[in-house]
Amino acid sequence: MFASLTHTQIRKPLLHEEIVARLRTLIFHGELLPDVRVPEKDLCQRFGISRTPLREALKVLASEGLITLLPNRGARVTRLTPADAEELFPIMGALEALSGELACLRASDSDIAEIRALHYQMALHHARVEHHQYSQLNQAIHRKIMETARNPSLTSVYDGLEGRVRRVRYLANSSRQRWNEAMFEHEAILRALEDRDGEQLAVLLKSHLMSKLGAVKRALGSISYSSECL
Amino acid sequence: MFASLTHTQIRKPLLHEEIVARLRTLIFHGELLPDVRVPEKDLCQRFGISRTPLREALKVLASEGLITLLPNRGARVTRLTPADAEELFPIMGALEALSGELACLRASDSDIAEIRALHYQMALHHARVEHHQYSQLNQAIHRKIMETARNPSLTSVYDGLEGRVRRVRYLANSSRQRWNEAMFEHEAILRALEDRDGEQLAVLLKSHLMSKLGAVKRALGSISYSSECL
DNA sequence: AACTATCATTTTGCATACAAAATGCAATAA
DNA sequence: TTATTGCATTTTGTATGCAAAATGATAGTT
Repeated sequence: MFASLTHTQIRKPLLHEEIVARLRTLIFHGELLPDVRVPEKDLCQRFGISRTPLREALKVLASEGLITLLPNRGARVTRLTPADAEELFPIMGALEALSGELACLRASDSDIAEIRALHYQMALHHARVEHHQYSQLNQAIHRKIMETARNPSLTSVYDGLEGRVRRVRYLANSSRQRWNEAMFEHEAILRALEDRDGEQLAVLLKSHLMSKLGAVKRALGSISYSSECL
Repeated sequence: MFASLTHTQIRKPLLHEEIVARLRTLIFHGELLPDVRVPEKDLCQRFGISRTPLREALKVLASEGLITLLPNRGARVTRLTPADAEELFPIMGALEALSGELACLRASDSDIAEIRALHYQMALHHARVEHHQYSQLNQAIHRKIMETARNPSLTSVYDGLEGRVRRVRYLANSSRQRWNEAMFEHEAILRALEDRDGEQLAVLLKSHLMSKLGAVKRALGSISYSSECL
């Protein structure tokens, strides 16, 4: 009895899990900046907890690469160097390519219809030069393809990497020309998916990521390094 | 001064890092079996430490997927289900494919010579039906290709996944026929590398991994599940 | 002035202590 | 017998305390 009702059990959220989540959002929102030392005591006071669960949370984030732990010298948000970006984007490209292949194998007609809808909504925001909404839909499309691949391990590996480059994503479409290119690439991506041409979709997604890497690198070059990003 | 000498600093090894490493080897050596509960106190006594660093180590291993942490119910080694294998092998295939592409771009002649040497040594052990030595060299080849790709992030993501499937690897070449096939595939892999044909090498490495998945699945099917593996 | 040396302070790493939750078992009821 | 309840024990989650290492400021030396 209670078969279907109570199987989704209610769990009191564990403190260190809470802390992992809250630290992640702090990092993503730029409230914790790269390379600045954050004493454990400060974070403890901020969250109103003791050091034990905080330290457990830091270990988890460190093993994700989001923060760096220097022995006896505290934790700091990992600074993403151009070299890191150059390593990470090809990996993400390979994983997105795989997601595309699997998605072509497994997508239902309604999956594709959903992605098509997202695509045309995105195209609209592109035409209206609405960066933020465009960006949201762009991410939604890639997430939906990833989800359609129905490989949770793939998703979680990808998300781990995505978190590390999150703060430079917005640099990708900073030039108008690159933005137009990206939109063009997305047209081809949609077509490959509609044709369920997995091989083609894989190639497109991979090169899409590599173009993005190029754009990010150019943008990084022009902000001359010292400033607050990365 | 001391520019080059002391930059590789001598660090007193931190306890929780030690513990992460030791737990990993315990798991790989099969001394900690999947799904059996291991109370923290037992592990503490085994290592002669307190619970704090142990718990920090467990958090790290959990975020790698090697162990599973159930809230208030302890830690246990993650059991690799056939479904997990089916998710993980394609990911590893995509990553190995990328390693092959990059290796072709970056390999020096001596890198290739080294891999060739490993290959022919492996062929010798194959001919002599020496499973263990064959297996060692097989791994060495794949590691060397990965290393030649010169992408440390790629290596570390790959290693993380590799750790999770480690205990089923040895099932891959359990049938003689599969073993011959694998050797045949390796001939083609070596040739593509010698030709520095990155695209071809990527395809070969990927399908090599997928064949391995097939072999592992068949082997898993025939051992009827209950026994100690996975 | 620049470079060391010294020492108080801060911060980290680990051990211990205590509270809440889960587990196991015996006693009871159906 | 089979379930179920209640309680003692074990185990986990978090807080605190203590020792070692790092940091920072001051004083002394060249």
